[in-house]
Amino acid sequence: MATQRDNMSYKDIKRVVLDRIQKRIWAPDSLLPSEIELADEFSSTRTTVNRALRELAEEGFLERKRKAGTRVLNAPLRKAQFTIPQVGDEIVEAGRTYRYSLVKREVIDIPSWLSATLATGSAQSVLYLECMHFADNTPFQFEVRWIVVDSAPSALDTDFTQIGPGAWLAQELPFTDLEVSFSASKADKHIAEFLDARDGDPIFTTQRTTWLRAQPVTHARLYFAPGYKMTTRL
Amino acid sequence: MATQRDNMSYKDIKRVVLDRIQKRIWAPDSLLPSEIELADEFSSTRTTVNRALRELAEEGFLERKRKAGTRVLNAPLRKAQFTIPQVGDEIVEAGRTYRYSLVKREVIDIPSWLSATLATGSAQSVLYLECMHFADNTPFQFEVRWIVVDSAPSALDTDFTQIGPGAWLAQELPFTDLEVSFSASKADKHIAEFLDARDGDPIFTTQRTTWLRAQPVTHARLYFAPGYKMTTRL
DNA sequence: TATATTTTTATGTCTATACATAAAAGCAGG
DNA sequence: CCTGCTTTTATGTATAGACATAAAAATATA
Repeated sequence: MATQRDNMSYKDIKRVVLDRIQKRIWAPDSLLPSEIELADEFSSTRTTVNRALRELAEEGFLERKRKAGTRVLNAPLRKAQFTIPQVGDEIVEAGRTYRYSLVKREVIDIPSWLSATLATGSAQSVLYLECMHFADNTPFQFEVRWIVVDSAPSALDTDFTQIGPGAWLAQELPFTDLEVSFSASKADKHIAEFLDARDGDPIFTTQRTTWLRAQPVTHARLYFAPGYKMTTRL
Repeated sequence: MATQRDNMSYKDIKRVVLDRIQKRIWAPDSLLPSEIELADEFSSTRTTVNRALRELAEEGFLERKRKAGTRVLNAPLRKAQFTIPQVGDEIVEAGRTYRYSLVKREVIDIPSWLSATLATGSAQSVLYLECMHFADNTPFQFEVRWIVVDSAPSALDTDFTQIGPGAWLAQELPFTDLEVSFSASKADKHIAEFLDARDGDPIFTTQRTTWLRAQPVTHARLYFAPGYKMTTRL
């Protein structure tokens, strides 16, 4: 039944504890028994109970403090954890056909607003790209991207007609920091045309910036076709 | 220096491993040494190395499979983890003043579209609420909420003039499942008026549905004032 | 040769024990 | 009563060793 002998695994303990929290047997703000007491109750060891409680705390159900003990969080700050997907993967996983197309590619001086966003010191040049991502041959996402040339010189040798900049960067360049933001924007004529939308349509927009140890690498704006919805369940 | 004797802690090991991944000493798709070999290198134990690698896998950097070993993920599917905040908390944490106001409160029969969304069997009545959330006395969010009366009978005894339904529910009712989705919608006249926006403005919108063990509890639509941006860094 | 079976192996987990450490609680001395 | 020191205690982490298990690799069988 259970794993080792016949005792409860840390997963079993997580289940039981979570159940008690959800049934309010252990009410919000109340203190749980100590690990030793719980280990005793479940005829397990402190190590195993520790793992169960530690993970439940990471998941946002409990708060733990040395000496103070383990407390049930009143407002479960449940952490919506969702993976930032690569466009292509997202489309393929939905069982649709992915197609990519490069719209524009040019090397330009870094715009001042971008320089400010990225906190690049001196003036640099960037590779500017516009691309389209299709799902079943209908417009899915319009991507506008800036790649800092100094951080990714090999980008200049890539024409990006076959591979999208997102996928290329993931393969070629490591990054250490990432900032993602989501917002709603209004389709201007340019974007509307690509996304087969009407001028003024509300567009779900993602912005991503990545750095490699304080050195800015790339900034992207992803405009999704009208009707797009980002969903997580937990 | 380190915690116990002078060996590396699991955190130290995580740091070193992550560094090697980011510096591509261990390239994407390559296989890491086994836990035993690493434990040897770091003069630690397999248990400690295991924890380090396990956590890095959870964070999306590694993929682990029994017998097959531990592999560096090519496209770091880095998991954007952000807490689903309570509106009030979000505003207060930004150092602004929070104000709440009830707009409408009525008990109605469950609309058929909602019945479908929630997968409620029989016809039920719901408590329908419209509320406003202000930050520094400027409109921040317009909330439209349906609470399934059978799941939360005590909601009928609450007038929601002092406390917002989100906060009230978090205190009163546990839930087991949550679905959140984000999208861009267009402000209609009603919404635009409350948010001090223009008709047709793009509105960042969140939808939340919660269940308690297959029993639907509530559904909410949160319309944010123009310019709102949801950001995470990782 | 193709397929079933066995072996091997890396990760997954549990146990028992020890030491580390933050912070609450108790206790002193003023 | 307050302030600073000491004790206690619950969690945090490391260790050594064992068994569990999925799946790759090797081997046997049809």
